[in-house]
Formats: sequence, C-alpha cells, structure tokens
Amino acid sequence: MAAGKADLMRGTLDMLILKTLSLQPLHGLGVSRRIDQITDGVFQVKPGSLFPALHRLEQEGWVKGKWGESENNRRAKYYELTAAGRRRLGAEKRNWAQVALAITRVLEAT
Amino acid sequence: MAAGKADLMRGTLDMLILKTLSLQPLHGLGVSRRIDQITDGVFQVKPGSLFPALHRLEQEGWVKGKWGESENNRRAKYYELTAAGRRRLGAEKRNWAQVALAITRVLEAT
DNA sequence: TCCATACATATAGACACTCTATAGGACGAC
DNA sequence: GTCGTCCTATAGAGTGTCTATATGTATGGA
Repeated sequence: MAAGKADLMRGTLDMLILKTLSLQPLHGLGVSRRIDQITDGVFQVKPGSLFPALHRLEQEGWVKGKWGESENNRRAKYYELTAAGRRRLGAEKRNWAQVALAITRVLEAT
Repeated sequence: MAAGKADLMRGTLDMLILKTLSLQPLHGLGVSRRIDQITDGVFQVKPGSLFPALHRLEQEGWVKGKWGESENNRRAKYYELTAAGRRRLGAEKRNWAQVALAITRVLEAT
C-alpha cells in the first residue's frame, strides 16, 4: 500500500462507487479520484480493485457504461446509475447503518 | 447465513473479540454469545469464524488461553487479553473510527 | 443404563474480495 | 517521434469468513 492510510473495508467498495456515481456520471479513474478526494486520501482505490468492481456492478445491472471522451480528449467509459442501482444503493446504505451501529455498540459496551 | 441479519465486515472480527475479552475473560462460545447479545443478533459469529480468529489472536500474543471449567462443568478454554492485546485493541479502534468517518463522508457527500 | 440433546472446541474446503503488479493504447508536449 | 500521462484492463496472490463436519463430554429423560 503506497500512501493510503487504511485498507478498504471489504464489502463497502460497491457502495462507495454507487454513491459516487449517484451524484454524477464519471469514468473509472474519475470515481477513484473522487473517493480519494472526499476521504482526504484515506481510501485510495487502485485500478486492480476498481475495474473488477465496476464490471461486477455493470453485470448486475446497477450501473451502465457508455464510451465517450474525457476532458482530456481520451477514450473513457462513463458510468451512470440505473434505477436498480439506485435501489441497491439504498439497501446497502441501510445495511451499512445497521452494521456500523452494531460495531459501535460492541465498542461502547461496559 | 442462518438468522444473522448482516455479514461481518471483514477485518472487524478481531476487534470485536478483543473488545469483548477486555471486559472479562470468556471461553470461545461465550465470546460468540456476548457479541450476539450486544448486537441484538446482527452479528452471529459461527464456530468456523470464531476459533480460527481466536487462534490467530493467541498466535500474535494478543490473548492468552487457559483451560478451565465452564459454568456447566464442561472443559472450556478461557481467553483473556494481554497487555499487547490491549494496545492492539486501541489501535484497531482508532483505525475503525477513521474508516467509519471516511465512509460516512462519502455517503453524505453532495 | 442407555440414548438424545446441548455444550464446547476444532479443522477442512470453498468462496469472495481486494491487493500488487503488469500491460497496452491513445493523446499531448516538446 | 519520443516520452510521460491518462485510461482501461487482466492475472495472480493473499486474506478472512462461511458452510459443513468431526470429536468428546456432561446433562436429562425413558
């Protein structure tokens, strides 16, 4: 791990990508940069994690990719959320809230 | 998954076990029951997850096991935190706080 | 006494996900 | 036209949890 301060929690990457794409369509590296920026570098999503995840999400029908041009005139695949993806994001957020609460409860137990 | 409402976040099991043992020494199944109880059944740690984790923690020197008798007169191995385990728990709690904050930030981004 | 059940620990094997490392094409700068 | 950057992509390894199974002991009922 180069500069990232923490490993990603397994199972949260899909949710972070879906959330990021819910704000605006982005290409792969764009998603990665956005997450890096919002989390102040805590999460640095490497290509080897990012692209398998994007393909998985597309396979499931939660995002849809379209080839286009990046701001720098490079060939880039832009992903956007589908309706199913929006529902999925909602479900993952609820699940995360439940899990985070449970962990917090254990950590605060006396 | 039988009745548990959520999969464990990978990487958090060690922390939950350490925290549970920091309150009082317990045998394996005791740890499992305590976590189940505190989280209202959200996390149900199965033996196949629990014992490898306990052995891992013992290997690292964070917990120490002693054979004894359970409340039901059964042979049971009681685990308790070592000084190193207490330090480790602190480190994992700080890491969790950072990760949880980063995820929350992404989810609340606009 | 004998059997079923619950308790308690333990291991094997499968599976899913992220990581490191590597690859390659396409554009811009110089 | 060569170099560096941008962008996508895949292979391979490693880690950790899950399901399923195994073993032994004590308890309780018939």
